[in-house]
Amino acid sequence: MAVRKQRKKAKKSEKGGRPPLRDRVKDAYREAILDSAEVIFARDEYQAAKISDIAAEAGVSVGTLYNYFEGKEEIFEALGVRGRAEFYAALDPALSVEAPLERLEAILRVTLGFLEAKGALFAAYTAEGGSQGAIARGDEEEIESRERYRRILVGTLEEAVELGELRSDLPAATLAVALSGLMQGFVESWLTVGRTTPLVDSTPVILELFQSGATTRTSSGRT
Amino acid sequence: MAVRKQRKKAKKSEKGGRPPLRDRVKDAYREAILDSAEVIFARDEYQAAKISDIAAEAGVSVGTLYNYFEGKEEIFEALGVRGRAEFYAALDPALSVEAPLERLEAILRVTLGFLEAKGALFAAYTAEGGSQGAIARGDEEEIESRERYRRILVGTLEEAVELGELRSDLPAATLAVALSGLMQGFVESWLTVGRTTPLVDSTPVILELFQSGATTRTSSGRT
Amino acid sequence: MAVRKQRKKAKKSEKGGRPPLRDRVKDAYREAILDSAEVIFARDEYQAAKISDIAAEAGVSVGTLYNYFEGKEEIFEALGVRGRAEFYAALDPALSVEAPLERLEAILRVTLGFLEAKGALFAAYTAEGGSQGAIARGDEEEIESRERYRRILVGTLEEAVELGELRSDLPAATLAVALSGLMQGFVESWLTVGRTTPLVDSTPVILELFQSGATTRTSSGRT
Amino acid sequence: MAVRKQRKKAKKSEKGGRPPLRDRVKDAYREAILDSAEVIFARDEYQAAKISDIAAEAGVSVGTLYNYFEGKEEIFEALGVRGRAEFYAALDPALSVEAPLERLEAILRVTLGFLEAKGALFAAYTAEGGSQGAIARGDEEEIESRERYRRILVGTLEEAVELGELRSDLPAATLAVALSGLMQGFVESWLTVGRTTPLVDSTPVILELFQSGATTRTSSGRT
DNA sequence: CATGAATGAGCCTTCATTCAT
DNA sequence: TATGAATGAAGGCTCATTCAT
Repeated sequence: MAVRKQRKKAKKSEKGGRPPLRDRVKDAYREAILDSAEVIFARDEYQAAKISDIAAEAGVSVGTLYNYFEGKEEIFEALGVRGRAEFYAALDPALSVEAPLERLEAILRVTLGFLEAKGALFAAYTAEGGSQGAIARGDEEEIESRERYRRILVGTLEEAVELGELRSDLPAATLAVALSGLMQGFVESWLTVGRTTPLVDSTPVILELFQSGATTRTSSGRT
Repeated sequence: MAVRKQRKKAKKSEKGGRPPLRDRVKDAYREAILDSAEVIFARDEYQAAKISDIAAEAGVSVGTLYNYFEGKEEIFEALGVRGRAEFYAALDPALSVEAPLERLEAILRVTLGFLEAKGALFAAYTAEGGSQGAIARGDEEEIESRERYRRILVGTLEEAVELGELRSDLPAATLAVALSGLMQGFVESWLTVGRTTPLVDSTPVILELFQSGATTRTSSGRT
Repeated sequence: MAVRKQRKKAKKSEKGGRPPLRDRVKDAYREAILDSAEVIFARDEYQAAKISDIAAEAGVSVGTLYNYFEGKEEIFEALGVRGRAEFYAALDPALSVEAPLERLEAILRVTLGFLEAKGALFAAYTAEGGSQGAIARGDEEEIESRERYRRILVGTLEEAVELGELRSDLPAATLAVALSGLMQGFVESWLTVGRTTPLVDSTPVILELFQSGATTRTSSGRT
Repeated sequence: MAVRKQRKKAKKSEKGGRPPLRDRVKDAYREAILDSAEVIFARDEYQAAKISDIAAEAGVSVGTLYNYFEGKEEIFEALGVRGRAEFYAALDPALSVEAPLERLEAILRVTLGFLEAKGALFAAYTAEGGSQGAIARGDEEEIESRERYRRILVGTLEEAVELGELRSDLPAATLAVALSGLMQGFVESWLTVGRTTPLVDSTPVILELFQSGATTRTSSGRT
């Protein structure tokens, strides 16, 4: 987002100001097509998704679509690239939070917020590790991205463990699996019930369950 | 010829006993086809899966396949029906366990064991609530099945809550979401790392994390 | 041809007699499709030729066509393979003729006869060396075939030169170019005038002009 | 602005003199586009040749191309028109040669020289009578042109026959077919071997073979 | 019934042509 | 008038389904 705005500003500040127009139109087309692709791929699996549907959804002809992308595959990949870029851009501020547990919360908020905004497609795409569907055609970058996200979680959890804030009898990697699963559970539930309440609101519950578990506590729950 | 006569005799000799040979042969075909379909659908998405591949995998002709099923859709649905039947049959004993938490453990074991046996396809199919892929074409029954499973979890958790074994400040439904998510997390992790260790072995860790959470305990771990 | 008949006979003479039927049906389809392809490719250039037209001409569906050939390219190649096989089979007897000049005549008759039977397509394909169109996509084999034909001509001419029947002041290869060109000229003329008289009837004139040239002879025309 | 005014002035200043600048600019565009079309059509068959490639080769946009030609077909036709015009312009001096056989030689030289200069495209186009490819889409004018060329040959040969320089036992038309074929043979050979030696150098051999044939001569070869 | 070839609707992709800037 | 992006008709190919043997 920030980057984008900067670019636009930069262009406007230029003298002639001519190139931006065409470029912005081109960008607008690309974005519109990707937006439509997002809708269609969220609705139909890769194979079932029709190029003509994407074009129709974008309000352009198929020919135009092919002026911007090589083909179906490339559209799909571009979708992933854009999504990941957006996600990590959004995630960036959260990673600067000092305290591990607070950082964790920030990460969760961003992740759930992103999924909420992106809806079904990136639910599957970024947070979910679906063994099927979209991820099946996971390009290198997609796999890398998952691994990157996992490492972020693991790293943060390790810090918390070292601070004595999380148990050390289980590997941080295992804790990450658990946290990731909890998120998935709530995302899925949210999708199932029809996306009523904001997904981000699940953050405290997820963290509470992640930290304290489901068992009754005699004395204090947590800080 | 001889074989033929024997077969006929066999049928005649059994009055009301076992199902007629012909039926059993038919069933054998159906099962073989479904087995193959399972392999193929686990490998390719619905649209990408080819009827001819399923037939080839089963060692029958496509014509034969169409003698047993109406079409692709029906095969897919039958696969779901069979899978769910198997799952609930396997789950049945676990449901008889008296103590809620022990029952929960039994349910987890069966669920994870089933997923392990079924591999990728039903990982997606039964445990995962994927908003995408296979489940997207979820027929009524599939949705019902998920709801049924959810209710089993919720019911069991409610019993535990009533017994004071689980916290009562969160709805049992929420706890179910969490538990379900934890399972998903570990299933996914297991798929990602290449199905090395038995998935069922994750049961204790899942339960431990579900019950006690990730926070360090000063005194006793759990009761 | 001979080979083909033998095969059929062989099959019929077998006991069960089953395989031949299906095989012959398959062969019949293949041949029919190739026949149609010949018609279409003779009418339209490679790119302009439509698969659906070939299928329609053959009276089959496009799907069927694809059961017999991988695609357009393969059909085109198969057409060449078949044509060359037929041509060289037909040419074979001519090559056994002892006297070089008589052999030359035999070769011309076969060549022209073949072109006459095959019509336009193989006019372009086998005798003509068109720098364009069909030959442009000349596969290895096609080029080989042309070279083979050229060598046959050159070899025969060399023998005649050695026997003192043809002039030795020009390379046999040059004579072959001339003879080949003469044939082309008459083939083309024949095509232009609408294929009225049998093309084979040009053989004597071609040979006469090839041997004696266009200049008036005072005494005897030729030996 | 300045430029614009100058242009206008220029136009006004020339009354009936040279063609207006605008026209010459237009012509330059047309010629450039045709030059490019020649390159592209020589490389790809009609159907395979892409308008965008022609435009790119010419260094203009497709839109511009369409300002000068109605479409693909028209470009192709214009190419033929221009080629024929050039050819007959080049041929004109040769037709003035008095002695028929010398005129024949001049015609051959011009024809082969033209083909050499034009390369593959007009090899197919003008000299070849290909039943295929380019010529298949032969417009009226193309056919006319071929007929015209044929009549020139026939006429010249008839004169030579009447002078007793060529045999009279064969129709001049037949001799023309032979001569035309000989040329084709050598053109093709030239193309096949990779256009090494100048094609025009074949003129004497062609004529020698045309006139004297391939048979050994006891006494004198020719005058 | 089993077989497997025939069918043809449907989809991705290309490219000649148009048209707004 | 030059530009080049938008358009959409058309064609190669796939594959679920049917059906004659």
